[in-house]
Amino acid sequence: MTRPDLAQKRADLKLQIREAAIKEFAEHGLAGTSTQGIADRAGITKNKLHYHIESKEELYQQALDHVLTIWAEMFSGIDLNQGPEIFLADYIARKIRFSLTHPAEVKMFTGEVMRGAPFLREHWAGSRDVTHAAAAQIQKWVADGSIRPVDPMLLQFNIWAMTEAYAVLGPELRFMLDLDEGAALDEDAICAEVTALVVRGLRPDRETARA
Amino acid sequence: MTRPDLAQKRADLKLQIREAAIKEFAEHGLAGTSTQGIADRAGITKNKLHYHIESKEELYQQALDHVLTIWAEMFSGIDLNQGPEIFLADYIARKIRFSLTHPAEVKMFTGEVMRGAPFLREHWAGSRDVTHAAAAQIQKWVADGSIRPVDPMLLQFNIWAMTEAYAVLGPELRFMLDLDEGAALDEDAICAEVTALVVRGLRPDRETARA
DNA sequence: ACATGAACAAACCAATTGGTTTGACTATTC
DNA sequence: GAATAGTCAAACCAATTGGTTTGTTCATGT
Repeated sequence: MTRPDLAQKRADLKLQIREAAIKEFAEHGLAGTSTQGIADRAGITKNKLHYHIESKEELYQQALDHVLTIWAEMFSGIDLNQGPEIFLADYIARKIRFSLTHPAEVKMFTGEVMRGAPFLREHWAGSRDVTHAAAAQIQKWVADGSIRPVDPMLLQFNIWAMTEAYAVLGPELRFMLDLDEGAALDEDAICAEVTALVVRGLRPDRETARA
Repeated sequence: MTRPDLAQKRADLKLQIREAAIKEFAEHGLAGTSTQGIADRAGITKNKLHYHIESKEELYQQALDHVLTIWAEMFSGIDLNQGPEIFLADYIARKIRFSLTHPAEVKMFTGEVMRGAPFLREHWAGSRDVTHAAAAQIQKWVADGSIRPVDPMLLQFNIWAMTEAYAVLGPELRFMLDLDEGAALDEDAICAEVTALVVRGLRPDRETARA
C-alpha cells in the first residue's frame, strides 16, 4: 500500500479547494460566493475549508493570482520577432486554447474586470507594460508596411475580446449551435476563423512587395 | 406648483429601482446582489423597495427582460438587404453605441450568460432564429462572392464578442489607455477599427467583379 | 366628513452568512 | 511512551440575508 505522503496530501487538498473556488467565483463573483458553496463543491465541510484558508477574500486573491500565473505561462516562449502573420496566428491559437481549456479561469478574470477590477489593479502595471511593448511592435509592422495602419491598442483589445469570448459567452454560442452544455467547441475551426479575420483584416491596401 | 401626477411618480420610482437594480446585478450577479444594496443605490429604504417589488428574483427577471427589450430596439429599422459592407458597418456601429451608452445592461447580460444563462434560455429561442436567418444571409454573400467563405455563426459570435467587450472589459481598456474610470471611450475610433477589421477581414481573395 | 386604499416606516422574522471556539483524534517527534 | 503539532467535526457566534407584519400617514372618491 502506497503511503499517501503527507505533504502531497495537503497540496492535493489545496489544489482541490482552489479549483472549487475558481469555479464558484467564476459563477457568482466574490460577493455571491459562499464558503459553504466552495466547501460543497470541493467535497469537504465548511469547517475543514476554513481550517485550510484564511478568509474568503484571501482565497479569492490567491485564486486570482493563480489564474494570472497559469495564463502567463501559456504565453511563455512565444516569439515576437516574426512576421505578424505567424506571430498573430500563434498568439490567437494560444489564447483560444486557454479559453477552451480553462473557461472558469477566464470567467473569473472577466468577472473581476466587469466589477471594475478592485483586486486586479495592482497586477495590471506589468500587463500594461507588456501591452505597450506589443503596441510598439505593431507600430513597427505598420511602419514597414507589413500590415495596414491600425490602432495598436484597440487591435489587441479586439483580439482579447474575441478569444476570451469563447469562454465567457460559451453558453450562448453552444445554445446557438444547438450543442449541449458541456459539449466541446471545435478549437481548430475557431482558431482558423479568428486568425483569418485578424490576419486578413490587417493586410495592407496594396500588397507592397516586402524584401 | 405643478402636480407631480401620481401615476407618473410611481413610474418614475419603478424606473429608478430598475436602473439601480441593473447596476447592482451587473456588478454582483443575482446571488451577490442584496436588496439592501439595490435600495441604497436607488436612494430608498429596503422596506420601500420590497413594497414595490415582488421579490429579488422577480426584479432580476424584469430587469433582464428590459435589457433585452431596449437592446432589440437598438436594431429596429436595420436593413439586411444591402451589401455586406454597409450592413456590417451599420450593425457594428449600433452594437458599439449600445455597449458604450448602456454598459451596465451589457454587463448584466454577460453575467447571466457566464453563469449558464439560467434565466435567459427561454428568451433565446427567438434570438436563435434571428441568428440563423442572419447566417443564411451571410451564406448568400459568400455564394455571390461579395465576401470570402466564412463560418457564419462564428463570424457573428466574433462580432458580438468585440462589440460587447467595450462594455464588459471597459475597465481593462481604460486602464491600458491610462484613462480614469468614468472616462468616455472614443466611439468613432472604435467603430472605425472594428468595422475595418471585419469588413477587410471578409474581403474575397481576388476581387471578383460584382455586377 | 368619512371611508378607502395606496405608500411607507419600524420592528421583526427565520435562514444563511463568514468565521471562531472547543474538544476529540491522529500521526510524528523526542 | 509522553509531548507535540496537525487535522477536523460539532457547536456556536454576531451580522446580514430576503422578506413579512404592524401600524401610521396621506391623498382621494363619495
